Amino acid sequence: MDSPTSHDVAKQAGVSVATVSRVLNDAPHVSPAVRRQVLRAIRKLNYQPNRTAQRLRAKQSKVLGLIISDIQNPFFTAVVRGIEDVAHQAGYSLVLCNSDEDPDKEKLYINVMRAEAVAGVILASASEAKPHASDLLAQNIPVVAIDRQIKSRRIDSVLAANEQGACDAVTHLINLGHTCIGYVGLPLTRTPGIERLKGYERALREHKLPVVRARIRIANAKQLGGHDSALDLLVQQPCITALFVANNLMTLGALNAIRERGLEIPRDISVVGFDDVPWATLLQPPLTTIAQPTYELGQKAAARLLERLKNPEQPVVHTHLGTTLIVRGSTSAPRGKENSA
Amino acid sequence: MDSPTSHDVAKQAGVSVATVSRVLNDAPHVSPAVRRQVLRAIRKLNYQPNRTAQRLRAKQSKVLGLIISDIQNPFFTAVVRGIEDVAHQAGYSLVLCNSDEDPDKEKLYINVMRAEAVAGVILASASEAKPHASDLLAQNIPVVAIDRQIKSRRIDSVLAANEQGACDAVTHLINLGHTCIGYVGLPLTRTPGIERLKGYERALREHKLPVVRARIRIANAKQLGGHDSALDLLVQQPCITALFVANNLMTLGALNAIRERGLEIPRDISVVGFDDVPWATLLQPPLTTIAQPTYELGQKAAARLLERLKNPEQPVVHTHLGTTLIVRGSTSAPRGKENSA
DNA sequence: AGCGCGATTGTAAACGATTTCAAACCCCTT
DNA sequence: AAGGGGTTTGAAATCGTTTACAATCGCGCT
Repeated sequence: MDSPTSHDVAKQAGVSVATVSRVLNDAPHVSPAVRRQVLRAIRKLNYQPNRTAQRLRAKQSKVLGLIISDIQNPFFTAVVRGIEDVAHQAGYSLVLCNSDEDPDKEKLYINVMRAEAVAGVILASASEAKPHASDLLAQNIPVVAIDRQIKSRRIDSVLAANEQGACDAVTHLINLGHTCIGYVGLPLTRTPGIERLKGYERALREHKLPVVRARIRIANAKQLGGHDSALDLLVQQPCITALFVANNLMTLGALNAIRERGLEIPRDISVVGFDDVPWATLLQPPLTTIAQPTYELGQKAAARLLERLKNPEQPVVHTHLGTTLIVRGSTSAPRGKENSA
Repeated sequence: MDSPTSHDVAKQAGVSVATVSRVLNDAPHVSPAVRRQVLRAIRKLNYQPNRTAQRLRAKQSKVLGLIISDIQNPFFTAVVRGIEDVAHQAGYSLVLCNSDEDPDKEKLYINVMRAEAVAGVILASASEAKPHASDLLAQNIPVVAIDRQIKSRRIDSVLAANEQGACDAVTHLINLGHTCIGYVGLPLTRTPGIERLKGYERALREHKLPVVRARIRIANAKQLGGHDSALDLLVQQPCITALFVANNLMTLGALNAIRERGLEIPRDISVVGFDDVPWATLLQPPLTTIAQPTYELGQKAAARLLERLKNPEQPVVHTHLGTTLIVRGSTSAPRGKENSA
């Protein structure tokens, strides 16, 4: 039992397919009587226009592509939800891909987008440097970068204020009296890694504290990377009284590492994470973090893409959304300085 | 700059479009010389076959639809990842929709799937009762139910062993010596809600304990629902020494409620959750839960759908994946019975 | 040499919608 | 009554593939 086509509807209503199409698209020049007739036939057959055919003919689809690194990361989860809500509002569907930060996989998926002839793509690129995305631009498929910048003059972006957020986190620690602050960070191949490190360094410099390379660890953005880096820092740099961890999954690992070392938070060590999570309040002590407006990030990115689809020639827009320092229980003055803050 | 078409390739290679198509589809009867020629042209033009046209012609697409309630639920997050990995392995893309447990939204999205002419749909239905999914079956679009059964003789399903899991959880509590066990559960409109309650009741009956309706609360599957239900139970039913919470988000809320009441886990009250989460070990005490094989659930569902696409006539298959009781620190013998277990 | 038969290639018709163009029609004016 | 303007309708082309069918080619066999 195949789907009915516009021909079936036309036959049923005793008109031509052209008329059916006109009714469907609210085109003028259809008499009320015929319109009613056609609508009746549509309802009777439970007819749905075939989007594939529409797409082929119209050369534009109501589908957006979405390439992120991993849907299992709660950050992207919220972003995706924001995108989806805006997209569906506007009648667009979403094709989802996980690149796992692998540039080859990303390239593959970009080609999928091309083949699917999506209207536009929202991309959290695995790498700033190699913009496979330009393949898309070359076919007039607009791209919006999310979470990570892409080196291209023609790509809108929607990012969190990473540097400022990181700076806020570290400033908070400095204000509490910490002077030896460790940093567990992301690879420097993508915007968040680059800018959060900058923020860490800026906060130190603004308070005349030295930036000590040995107190900085870079690892992949997973729980294990956070764990190993934190453990290593705690062992190698015993002066450290506070830790800034640049990513939510890494924070999980870092907290485990701290527990393994038998240290107590915040008495022995203060911890600030980046990106809030629903369970931050359940930890003992609850976690101090820099919250990103994740859902809004997604909304804004989708809105930006839809804007650009409507008006392709407008100038490129870069949006930065502010972060919020949420002080909970995992930060306090370092031991012996309880009154200095 | 439009995408090159098979005509462009044909012209470039000095052959007909039919030959290009044959090369593309590894069809027989193409001389090696011509094949090389065509491949060269394809590479030169960076040609990608237009899937829209392929789809229209072939009347089958390499796209799967996925309708879940909410991607922000960590359970679905893992499920989606499992689906996506299997789907992309087989060359399929994924169209994602969030129904928010709203049957109307679900119906809308099912129509989107129909219009998109997806090859098949994986559906976590908002309701067992109203199978909008039959609209899809009527058009020969196969459906696989995930997490929740659908009342239809023709729909494969992939579910967790909800009843057994719940029974294991409650049995664990009973074995520790608890006799007054509260249940914070999901609505009875969907499989997990129905079966987990069954499991709770079965465990009690198997141990000759009464099933007391007043110790059971049903609420929506969000954090707030869990919080309010748990709080209510703690106040109304002071005999309760253990709580079984049927969903991960509700568990979050329940833990908060317990903290608000100033109770200590597990001394004053034991807690078992359903569905493991990465941060379960970070809680103080770490959370005892029933772990579902979420990622495998997704994998199996996708595999099932691909199987059915390959062979539409095979009999319907219902897959149940086992759960695992993970005992951590949030459960112990009730006060005053420390040695009875 | 002529015939026949694969193997190879091309031509043209689908797929289901939109859209251009022209035909048909209505009603009004002169 | 004929012509003209505007509205309504339909026929046919189009989008980029796949595929049934026809045409061509080359080669071996008699």
